[in-house]
Amino acid sequence: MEKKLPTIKEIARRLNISASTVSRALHDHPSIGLRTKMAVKKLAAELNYEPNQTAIFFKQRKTFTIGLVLPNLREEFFSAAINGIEDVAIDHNYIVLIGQSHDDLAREQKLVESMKNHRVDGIIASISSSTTHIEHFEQMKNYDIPVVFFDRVPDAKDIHSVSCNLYDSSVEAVEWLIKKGHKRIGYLQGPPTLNMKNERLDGYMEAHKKHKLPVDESLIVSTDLSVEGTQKAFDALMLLKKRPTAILSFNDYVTLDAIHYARQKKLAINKDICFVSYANVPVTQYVEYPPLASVEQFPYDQGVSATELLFRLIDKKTSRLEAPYENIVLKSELIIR
Amino acid sequence: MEKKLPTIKEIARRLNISASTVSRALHDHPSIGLRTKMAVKKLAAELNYEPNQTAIFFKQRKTFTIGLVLPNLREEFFSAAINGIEDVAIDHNYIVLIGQSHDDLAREQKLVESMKNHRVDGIIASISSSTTHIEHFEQMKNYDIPVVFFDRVPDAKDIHSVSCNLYDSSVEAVEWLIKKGHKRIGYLQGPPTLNMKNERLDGYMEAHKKHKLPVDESLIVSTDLSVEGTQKAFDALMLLKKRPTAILSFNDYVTLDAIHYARQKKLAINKDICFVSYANVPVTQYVEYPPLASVEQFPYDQGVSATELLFRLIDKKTSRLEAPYENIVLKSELIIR
DNA sequence: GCATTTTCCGCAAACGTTTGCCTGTCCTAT
DNA sequence: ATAGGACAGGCAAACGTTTGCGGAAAATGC
Repeated sequence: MEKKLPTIKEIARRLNISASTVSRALHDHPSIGLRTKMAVKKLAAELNYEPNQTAIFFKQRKTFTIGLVLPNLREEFFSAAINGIEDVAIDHNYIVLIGQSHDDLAREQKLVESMKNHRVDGIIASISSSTTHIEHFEQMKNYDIPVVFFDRVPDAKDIHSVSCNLYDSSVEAVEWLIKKGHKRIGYLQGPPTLNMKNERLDGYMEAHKKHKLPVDESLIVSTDLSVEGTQKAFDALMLLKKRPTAILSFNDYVTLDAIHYARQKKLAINKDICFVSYANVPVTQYVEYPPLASVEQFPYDQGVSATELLFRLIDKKTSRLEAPYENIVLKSELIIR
Repeated sequence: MEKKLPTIKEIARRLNISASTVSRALHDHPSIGLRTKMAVKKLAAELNYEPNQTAIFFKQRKTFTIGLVLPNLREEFFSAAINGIEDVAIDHNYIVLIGQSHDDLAREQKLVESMKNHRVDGIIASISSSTTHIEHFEQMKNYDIPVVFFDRVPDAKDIHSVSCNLYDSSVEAVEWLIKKGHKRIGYLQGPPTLNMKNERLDGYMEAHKKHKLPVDESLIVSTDLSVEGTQKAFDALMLLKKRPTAILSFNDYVTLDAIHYARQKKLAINKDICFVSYANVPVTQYVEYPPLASVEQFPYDQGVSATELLFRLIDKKTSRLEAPYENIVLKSELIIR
């Protein structure tokens, strides 16, 4: 052990040339003669030379690292998104620093801080459900670190984002239920912080309006995404004098919890109560009673798109260009089982 | 934008003192007077000074980053392990670089290479199912980068590892099936590369031996973990003249695929055929027919343990001590539903 | 009041690489 | 013959921080 790794200086010393020549030779700089270029490369190969990236990072003020902040990795939605992000990152010779906020604002802040200290070249984030402000992200502007939000996008201007158009598919989902004869459709929504830009609810409303169905406010309940929160919200719906016959629910995980609970309560799924949901995660294939339909949000594509946007911003940054704020909206798609 | 971030030099210039004094003042070095120390800190706070980590990384030859290489993030087993790893890392002010091999050796190699270039201080890895050799990990010794394997541990000496004792729980699992009256128990194992140290099979054998049950080799089949692979393996079992009445299966994901397939084949789960499995992932709670029992492998604890071991190795490294190879084995536990 | 210790701080090198600028040599065209 | 250009490569600074060493001033001991 304790091997001194070979450096450019070492190569220069052995060849009796200067370090700058070695550096240029290794980079195929035109002003280095073929003879020396060959000699340098040969020796470099023999010594197993590899550039010290930390020195380069330091010198170039770049780390070839992007930070990814998201609520958790448990949900297949996010792990699918990571696949997209990672694939694009690898293409650009970047590597991904991942941090989970576990839906905790303080932890999210700490992660962003830590990533800033590590001088990531850019950040991709999906905010936590307890994120009430995004100062910690806005701070990054002072460090020239671009931030791209995806999926869970804060309701703010002057940000870059990639998200799905959930409005259209929400209209479609609710219309689909209405056409199947449902007249009372509950909406089990997420926590308020994630509803700032509430496309799901807007779509829900719109579908009702289109079909001249009155909207009963008591049919709209919230969960904090925890199992208990979902159960409480579900109870609230079931205690209504006029129960809903179908429920539009925040995402598949919430739906699975709700269905699980409903079955404990001896409700007949798809008879007493139907579910339509968001995310269309693969795990629903294994369950006995999956939601009847789910809105596919193409997490992989969102990840790819967000990362490509981020790289555009990073490039703009290095070329000192002002980048306009981009808010990319991808299509979503109602998948009927 | 385009703000020049404040540096130590800048502070020194403004205060008409030397950079070294500023550096020491910020680190509460004893040989700096209280007066100047205060002045430095005050100005540093005003300027919002933050040390340039890349410079420090470079100088200290440390990056406060650990690399994590694993097959995928989709399986909850791994995302749970990450939670443990991340928690310990954060405590040590470290951050985690994640890469998925997607069970592809070439990609795994590329990831390790990339992490080496990023000069991670250590690597935690769970090998891909196509990893037939571990040269790329052994290379890391040349760079003084310690490697800790967890869960999917290669069968090699001179490595550090954290894993679960699956032998005892495998014996227990099969005995449990035997006691329930099963006489023909299939074993649906993983791909050969993951079976090098085959505790599951050894336990399976031992239980048969203990109960004087003959082992029928045709009851032992393999899947490459893909859905199709699992179906083929399952078919092989079902085409036997004397079918098994129970199956011990590589992990819960394989089991879910198998059960799904068995139901398509109109088999009555828990009547025609029972399943016992490994991992005990939470998602099995949502399915109609989960495995009857599953071996909990405590991924979070494995993650914590692996990371703690890694930090011990990193510390040893900085203090130039030889570290003996540690192979930590945690308990597993058969969970009966 | 002199010698000695303590207190406080600066100098400069170092980490490995990149890059603007300069110098020298040789070739070629006038 | 000389100017001009092309080619090859060296010098030195720079990135921001840390740290061993040394030294001046102040405090202490007698």
